[in-house]
Amino acid sequence: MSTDQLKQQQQGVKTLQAIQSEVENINRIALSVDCVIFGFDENKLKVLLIKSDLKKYLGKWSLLGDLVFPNEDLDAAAYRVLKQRTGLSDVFLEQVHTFGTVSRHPAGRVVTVAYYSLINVQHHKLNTLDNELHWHDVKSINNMAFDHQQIFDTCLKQLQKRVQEHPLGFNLLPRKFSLRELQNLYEAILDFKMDRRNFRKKFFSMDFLIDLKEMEQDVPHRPGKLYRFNFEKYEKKKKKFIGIDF
Amino acid sequence: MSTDQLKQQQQGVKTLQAIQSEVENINRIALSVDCVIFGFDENKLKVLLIKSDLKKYLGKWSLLGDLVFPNEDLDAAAYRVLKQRTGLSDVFLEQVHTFGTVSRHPAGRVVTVAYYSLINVQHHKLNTLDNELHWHDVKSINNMAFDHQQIFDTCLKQLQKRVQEHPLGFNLLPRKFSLRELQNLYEAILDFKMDRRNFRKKFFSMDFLIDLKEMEQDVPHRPGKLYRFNFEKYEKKKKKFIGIDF
DNA sequence: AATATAATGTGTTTAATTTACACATTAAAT
DNA sequence: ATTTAATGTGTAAATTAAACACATTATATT
Repeated sequence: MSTDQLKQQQQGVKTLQAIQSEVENINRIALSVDCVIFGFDENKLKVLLIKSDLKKYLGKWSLLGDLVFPNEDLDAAAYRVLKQRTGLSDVFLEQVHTFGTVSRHPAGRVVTVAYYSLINVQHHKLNTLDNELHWHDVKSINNMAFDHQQIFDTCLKQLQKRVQEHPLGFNLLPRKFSLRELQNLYEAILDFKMDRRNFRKKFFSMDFLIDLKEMEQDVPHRPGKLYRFNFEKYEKKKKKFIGIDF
Repeated sequence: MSTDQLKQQQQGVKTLQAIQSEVENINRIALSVDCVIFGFDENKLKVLLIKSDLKKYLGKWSLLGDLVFPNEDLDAAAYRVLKQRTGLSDVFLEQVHTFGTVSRHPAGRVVTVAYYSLINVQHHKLNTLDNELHWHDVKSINNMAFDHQQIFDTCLKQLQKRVQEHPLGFNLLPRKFSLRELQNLYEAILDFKMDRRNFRKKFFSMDFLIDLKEMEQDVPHRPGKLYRFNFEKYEKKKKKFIGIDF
């Protein structure tokens, strides 16, 4: 062993060969993704959960996830889970946090990367055969399987924070929506009531709403105007801010 | 195969046995942590890097990281790297993002979880034998090994964002500091100049500074007052906000 | 057909926060 | 004794956020 190698070993520096050996044989760990899939329906924020089929967690609900394949990009695994469970592509998906305590999973050491996703519930139909999948009010869920309650709480907080920084909420709405629906959405996500006039002022001043010159149909009161979100304009604006974590 | 099992297979639902098998034998992946270790010295924000010893990246700098052991909590692995490289315990450490493209590492498939850490450079002495370790000005680094430039950029942005939400900067300063040093720190992190009077006003109004009734020594101008950060008060305040992502 | 109902649509005033800005003071260096 | 280079301090202006009320419209009711 050369002086250099000795020094490297003392310092914990590793050669490529040593690393390859460790990567291939020694230190591999099962890695999964878990998706907190949010939807908005009946003026409530919902999350898509599946009934756990593990004895230990019988009857409890868990997030939708799966192991990451050895040849699959991490984000791709999350999109795969989403696609498999909702049939949807091109949805909003953001990584939140990686949970990696040794004891978090009953089937052995599994590190999981948590994502949250925002989908338009109108665009998707749950497989009606798949009665293990259910939309839950976020306000009523507790006591989930594994450490999924913690993961869910973390993702909900992330959503609440992000939605106050960027107009993500539109991903949860149908293409056409009224300002009341938009406000209901924000109140459901953030769990507090807002001033109607200030809310409208704020969104109009952001200038991302396109007036569709249409009115709501079949509402039991004076119908409101319908708008759509100007995704194109928002994407342009985002590009200008690249580098400032926009 | 029962109807139930058939249905589960169709739906991608797995039994505990199937999961255990996958966890143990099939889908394991090498997992590493990488630490962006920030320091503050000579009024500049610094990052601790090591010279890459891989041929492919010869002469390039890389972050400090290591593979996660199969029996080691994820956060523990990051603390281990920190301790090994700086000798420090009880330092600020936050997980930022997990990088998981298949091709990111030359030694095979390695998913890495990125952390950033804030340390007081006065509290640590680099092993002088370890001439592969160096503090770099964050402004001058580019072209790092692997995808470490991207990881670094992501962590720096996270720091810049966090430091505007919470008083993390104190972790980078000596126990006693002047307001000018504090402002220099924030200007170094955020990379813009601030108004001196407004800066002082802001920090005094946060009420986390303890006046030590001492003055700077050995400065070539009128010495400023010395303060220390009231970590205890901050921790108390944080507790009140648990649940609001404080 | 007239009336009641329940929501939409719209501006202004006040309060709070952020920004801009100048001069006397102090200790060290000359 | 003078110069220098920083510290320490307050107020006014501008911007942003919060509070708040009434006329209008379509539906539902009588």
